[in-house]
Amino acid sequence: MEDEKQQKAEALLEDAERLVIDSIAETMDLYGVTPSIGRLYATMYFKHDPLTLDDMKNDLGMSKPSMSTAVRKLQDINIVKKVWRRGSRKDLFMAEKNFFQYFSHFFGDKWEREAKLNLTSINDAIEKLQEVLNIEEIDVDMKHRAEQDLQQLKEYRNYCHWLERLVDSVESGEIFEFLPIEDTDSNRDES
Amino acid sequence: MEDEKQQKAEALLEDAERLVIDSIAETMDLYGVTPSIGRLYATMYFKHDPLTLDDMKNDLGMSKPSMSTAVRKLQDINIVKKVWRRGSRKDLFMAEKNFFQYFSHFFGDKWEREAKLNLTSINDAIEKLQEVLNIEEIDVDMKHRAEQDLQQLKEYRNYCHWLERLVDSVESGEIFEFLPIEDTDSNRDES
DNA sequence: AAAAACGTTAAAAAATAATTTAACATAATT
DNA sequence: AATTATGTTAAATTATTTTTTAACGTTTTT
Repeated sequence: MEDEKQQKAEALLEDAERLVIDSIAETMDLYGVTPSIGRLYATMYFKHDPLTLDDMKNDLGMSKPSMSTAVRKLQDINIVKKVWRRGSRKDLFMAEKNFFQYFSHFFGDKWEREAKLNLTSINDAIEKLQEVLNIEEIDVDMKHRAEQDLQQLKEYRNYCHWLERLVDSVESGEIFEFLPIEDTDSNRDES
Repeated sequence: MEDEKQQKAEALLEDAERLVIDSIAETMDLYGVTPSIGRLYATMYFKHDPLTLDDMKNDLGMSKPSMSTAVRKLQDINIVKKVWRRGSRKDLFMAEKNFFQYFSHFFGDKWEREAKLNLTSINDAIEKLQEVLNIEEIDVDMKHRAEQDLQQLKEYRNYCHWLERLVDSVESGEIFEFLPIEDTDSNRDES
């Protein structure tokens, strides 16, 4: 009797975890991670103790080098941290479970890279176009093209600057004043 | 003499365009498109008249089926539109040059998919976990694990709801009240 | 009505990326 | 000091994705 309930509970719990693991793994591709790496993160998400490479190997049924590179990738995008526990000589890893932190790091890095890289080339290009327009007696079609390019690039530059300000507000947490984090569960005893 | 200036101007203009084309192509991978498709968009960005598939084929030196599928992908993520011009029986395409629109569509779709998919599984899982916790005389370790999972999932749900609100504010344009689009060029005659 | 133009789909080829096995380097244990 | 454990790198393999060539169905022109 007792045992029967235990088994039912365990089945339910594992169902619940598997459900979420599958959907995390499915959506993680949006974060530039391969399905396997996504699944590794999703699996780690439900571990309440740190994992070794061998644990991961067993959980996912993959080779240790794969786990080694996968976990490094996850560290790179700041959603897994190496932790230390006395007594274990193996490396231990723990999933970052705060998705807001994850979000900030991930898009912060992405957008910053995009803005920086493009601003450099945009500014160089704008300079060149202004040089073109300073040349006297230039062909009317070319002048027109240069003017159109210039106008477009200035708009693009505005976008890049906007992206930079977005990154700032995400990294400083300012954005959470505009869009506060609400606790959906808090009205649970009002029903 | 005249001609010399013309050639210099043309070289400068093409340098300017190439510079930006390369950096757009390089950063487009962040938007989930292949390098070739990124380069196609970047090339179209500097065209002030619509392009046919054959134009693209010539510009990029690729096959027509590649252009056909590439341009469809770009239409899918809303950064290229099919346009109509009387007289041409070929299909004509034009790049969307407003990056803000691009940004909104792209991340709107991404985040919405993520939130929707995960919320479904999170809610199902939460239900199952509550069922587990309702079982009497459950093993203490399992109870603990269920409680931890439940707590985590509720936080995750808050994140998904936050994402949904972010999508709303991006799609409604509300976010631009919080982070206004500034014209960097407007202070050009103050120097 | 036949031929040509156009875009797309299907199959094949080429190029990339992911994964594994094997080899290696370093640190810990015996 | 020798052996074992641990994680990483390198080479080889496998799988996936991208790209092309070939074939197809429509539409337009002749």
